[in-house]
Amino acid sequence: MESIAKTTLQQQFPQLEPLLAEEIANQSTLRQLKEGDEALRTGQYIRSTVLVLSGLLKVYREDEEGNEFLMYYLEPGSACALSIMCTARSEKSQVMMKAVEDSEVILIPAHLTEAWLAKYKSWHNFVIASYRQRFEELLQTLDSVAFKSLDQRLLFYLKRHIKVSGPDIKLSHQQIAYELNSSREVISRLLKKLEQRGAITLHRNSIEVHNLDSV
Amino acid sequence: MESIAKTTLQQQFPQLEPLLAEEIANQSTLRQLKEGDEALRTGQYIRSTVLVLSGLLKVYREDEEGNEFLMYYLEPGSACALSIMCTARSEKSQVMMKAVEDSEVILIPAHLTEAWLAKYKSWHNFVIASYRQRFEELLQTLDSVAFKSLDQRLLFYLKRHIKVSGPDIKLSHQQIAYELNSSREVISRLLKKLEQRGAITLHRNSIEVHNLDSV
DNA sequence: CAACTTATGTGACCAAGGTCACGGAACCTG
DNA sequence: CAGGTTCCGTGACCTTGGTCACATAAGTTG
Repeated sequence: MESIAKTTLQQQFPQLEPLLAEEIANQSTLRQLKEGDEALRTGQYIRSTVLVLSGLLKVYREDEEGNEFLMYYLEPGSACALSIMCTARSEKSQVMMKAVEDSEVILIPAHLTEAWLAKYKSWHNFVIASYRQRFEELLQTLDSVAFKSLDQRLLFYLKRHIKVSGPDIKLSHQQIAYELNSSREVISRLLKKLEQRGAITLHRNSIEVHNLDSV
Repeated sequence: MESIAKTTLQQQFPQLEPLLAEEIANQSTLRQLKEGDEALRTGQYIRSTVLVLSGLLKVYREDEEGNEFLMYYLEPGSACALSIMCTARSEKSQVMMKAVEDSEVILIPAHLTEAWLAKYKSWHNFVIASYRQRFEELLQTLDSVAFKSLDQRLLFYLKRHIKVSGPDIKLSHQQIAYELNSSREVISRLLKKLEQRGAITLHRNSIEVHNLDSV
């Protein structure tokens, strides 16, 4: 791995001890993903743990008919908890993972992550922390699907989105509809309502968010 | 802990190495739960990891208005993954846990579970396996809420229920409605349809399941 | 700028499921 | 076994959100 990546690694994952960072830099591979590239498909075997260096990935669920919904985003400095869990037993993936922006990820071979759990305290803590965080996000997603109406879920979605990529949301209504497992027309209607209340401004292929807390 | 529990422990958790079983037997406390007892409340601090020796517990999510829905069941031989995750950082619980039947659980103090991860390979594997299993079950629950109509969710629910407690389901329609976050009337209607198709027979406070795969 | 392509707006309509109101069945208890 | 309590069945009605059919707007490209 080039030294540039190693620097980024230390910036993005400061909680990992230096010796470990060294090992990661030496023994992992770097992968560049273009926007829209799939990092992981449902049913695919997982052979490596994924750490995100830059860009933005989304992790989502897909059913037999191709319906999907967003589980959570992976930002730089985070790891795919599922990939860690699954590498431990080289299981198949239960989810899809796709680059939302051009991204750089580190792929760590399965056998290393396993050994590191015992060897590096900081790795162990990192893994536990990742699990916890993903579990919590998944619970939140579950809450919103189970308890909330679509307009509230849309708000939740927009808020989550601006947290990872700012108040200028570059998405079509159709894309949002997919991620919420809804339909384009309904999302359009709800967004229109939000615009009328002054919370957002709609443009073609983008949404300018002003204030979502007022609604 | 009495020797009877230790025997049960070894029966229910054969994958744990003998030395570990010994430690658990010596350093944990046994707790008896009556049907309906809460083992864990949302917002409560988690100080111990929960292992189930006998009986049946349910883990569910509850929102501000008291709506709830079932996440999964914990059977003998399983552990509450959340309690493990959370003890690691003495965090608050995100979920509710309640005894469905009279149950016996082992409470392991937080500091021990942490230390054991490094000390006992079998404990570490057990914890990882628990995470994985719960994550998968949570994903299934999420799938059913996000993609399925209520009649399919009801089928999913009934199947899951008979898997843990047999084909004689001792629940009122109201209780089922709560766990699916629906309403009593709707559940009644759907159950009636299932009865008309011969899949089940309805009684007061119980449902006799014949065959759910034919529908 | 004309012809396309893609994104958005909107009304009409429909189905699932939640709510209300009430009646009746099953069980319990004095 | 009379009266209460809990549970279940059912019709009427309403809301949410999905679907269909088009209209329009905003970019894009020759």
